[in-house]
Amino acid sequence: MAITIKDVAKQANVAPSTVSRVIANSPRISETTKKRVRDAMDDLGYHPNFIARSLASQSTKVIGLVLPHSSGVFFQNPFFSEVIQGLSEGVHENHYALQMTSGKTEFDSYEGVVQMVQGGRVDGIILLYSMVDDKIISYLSKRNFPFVVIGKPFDLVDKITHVDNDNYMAAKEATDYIIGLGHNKIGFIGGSPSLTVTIDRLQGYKEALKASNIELNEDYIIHEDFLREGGQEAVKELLRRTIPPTALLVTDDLMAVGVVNSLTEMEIDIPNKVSIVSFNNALFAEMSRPPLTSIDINIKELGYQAVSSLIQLLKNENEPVKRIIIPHRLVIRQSCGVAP
Amino acid sequence: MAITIKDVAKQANVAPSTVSRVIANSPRISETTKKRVRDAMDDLGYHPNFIARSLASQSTKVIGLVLPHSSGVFFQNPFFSEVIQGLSEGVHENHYALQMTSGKTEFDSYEGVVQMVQGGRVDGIILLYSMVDDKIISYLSKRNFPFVVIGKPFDLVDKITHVDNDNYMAAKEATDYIIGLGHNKIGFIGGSPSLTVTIDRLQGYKEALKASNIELNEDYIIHEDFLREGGQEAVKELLRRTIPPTALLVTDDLMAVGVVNSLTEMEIDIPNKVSIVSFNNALFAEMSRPPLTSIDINIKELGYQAVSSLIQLLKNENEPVKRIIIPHRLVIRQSCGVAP
DNA sequence: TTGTAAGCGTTATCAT
DNA sequence: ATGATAACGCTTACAA
Repeated sequence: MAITIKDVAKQANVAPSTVSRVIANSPRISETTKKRVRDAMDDLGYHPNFIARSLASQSTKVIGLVLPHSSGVFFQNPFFSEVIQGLSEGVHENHYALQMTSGKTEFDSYEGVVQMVQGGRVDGIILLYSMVDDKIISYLSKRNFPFVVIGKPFDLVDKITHVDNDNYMAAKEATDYIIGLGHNKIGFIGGSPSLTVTIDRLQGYKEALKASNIELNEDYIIHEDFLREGGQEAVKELLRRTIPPTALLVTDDLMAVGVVNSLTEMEIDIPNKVSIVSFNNALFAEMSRPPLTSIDINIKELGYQAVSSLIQLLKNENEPVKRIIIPHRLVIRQSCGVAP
Repeated sequence: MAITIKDVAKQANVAPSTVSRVIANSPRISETTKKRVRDAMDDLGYHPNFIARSLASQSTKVIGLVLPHSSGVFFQNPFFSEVIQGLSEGVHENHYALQMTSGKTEFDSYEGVVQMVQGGRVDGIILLYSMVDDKIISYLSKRNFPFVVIGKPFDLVDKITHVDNDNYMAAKEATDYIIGLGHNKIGFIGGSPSLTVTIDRLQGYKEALKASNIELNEDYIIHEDFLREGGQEAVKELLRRTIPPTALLVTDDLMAVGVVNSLTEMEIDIPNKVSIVSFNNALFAEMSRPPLTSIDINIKELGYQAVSSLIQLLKNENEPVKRIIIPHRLVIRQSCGVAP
């Protein structure tokens, strides 16, 4: 059995509670005893038991992470690594630990969250996605359990702290950029329509068209998985239209890579025949031939800020609900040209 | 306060210990009381408190993950997502949770591990890397704490359960393949020489040369970070040699992408002027222009098997030390040609 | 400033 | 087959 607080107490000739106070660096302990206790701790190689501490203090210093339930897809997207990087950094700075839960089905994920929450495993939760009608969000809200979502919650937007980009504006700007090049037959290739990020970007796209008096063509809108295969499927579909689009707004780099693959295979020139703007500005965008014009959404920062705001929430009982918007920027490369 | 075992006990008219036994599905409880207790649990919406359970049973059902301390670099490599995917799957199947620890410096990581271990946060640990002279490995070995490493430990190979590829053979096969195309000026671009994976692959490379009576040229061997930038640096260096190599063995796809970038920039034709074989077979390899011949090492399986063997270790006090080798395979694409 | 003792919610060892 | 009760290692009133 490991060294406990009692062993230290005995060695330092004090009560266990005194040792506990020294650990917490309570000001009500004299410097001399503090020193004696600390020496004893070093001497014995004492390390506090987190589990016992958690049980007594009802706080674990662990943050739970909820991945989308189709995590297979999610893992393949560079988005994953990047958020984790930001999360990991934030968590480390604040001396918290990170615990993951995945799950194949929605129910699976839900169960995982319930275990984390009711099992007392975590102090707070970060959702790495946000979709309409989400059971997990309802559950957490109902229980009043501290959580923040990365992205925009579909319901209760003003009741849930979240970290997001202004996806509406980002998509509008991207579309405007394409329109500025003279295009008016612009396709939209997005992820699942139940993800709020898709909804917002679609809206921005529509708004841009409207503002430029370009008629919306529902046939130009396609939804697929955030995967390369999704992009491939989508282009094939779009090229079947009587008048195919001359430009594409693709809401994810990995999809865009699929789009580029398909077009290249069919020997359709990018950007001379088809222009592409994509989102996320992953390394893929830069590596693609031609390199993709893409909207950088600062994914790492999304993660970092999510941790920061969750920890604020944890510290401050009645921290106000916050909505944090991470800035985006259009990175122009070589996938867009003037309309043919 | 949440529903506890006592509340359930009261509601079902039994002792708390009985409820505990029902949770553990002890055979020594009659079916009738089991049913009564379970009904009470459902009724009250009871969920066991993991923390309390952990404290009492001295087992957390959590596995700790140790990332290399230069995690910034690590996160950018698709290797990360892929192992995590395998780990996550394994962990989920076995009803364990995954907890991450990063750390900027080696000392940082070490501290994180000590906290996990002595803090009783985790039942076992998986190391996502392996390098020479590793403090963490020494620490875990000394304490006899259950852990497995992904990759090959440098010391105590036959005392530490690990999941690895046969990197020696893989590199040898890759080099043989290049030699078979008539090359005899073959460069080696590897990661940090303190990583065992680099050491093994270098050895395989050397062995292949030797077997074909090709003289080893130390000037053809470069070590850089597992990053695109690393690859870029390395090629530039190699092209400064009086007789530059006509083929390159690059031990990571992301580096290889950097290599391709640099060569393309200098208008050096791949594969006609320089051939490339890389490792890991990430999506990058396929996406690269030209697509890269790469060795698939089945990263996801590395993760999955690591979890499985760790859990075996946890279940069985004296489970024998294991060495699990995940098969690799050469995926031939278009980055290699006959020697000029 | 420090000690005593009662929890925190389980599991596990004795009894019965 | 079930119930009391003592751990598990810590925090935190309440006393002194």
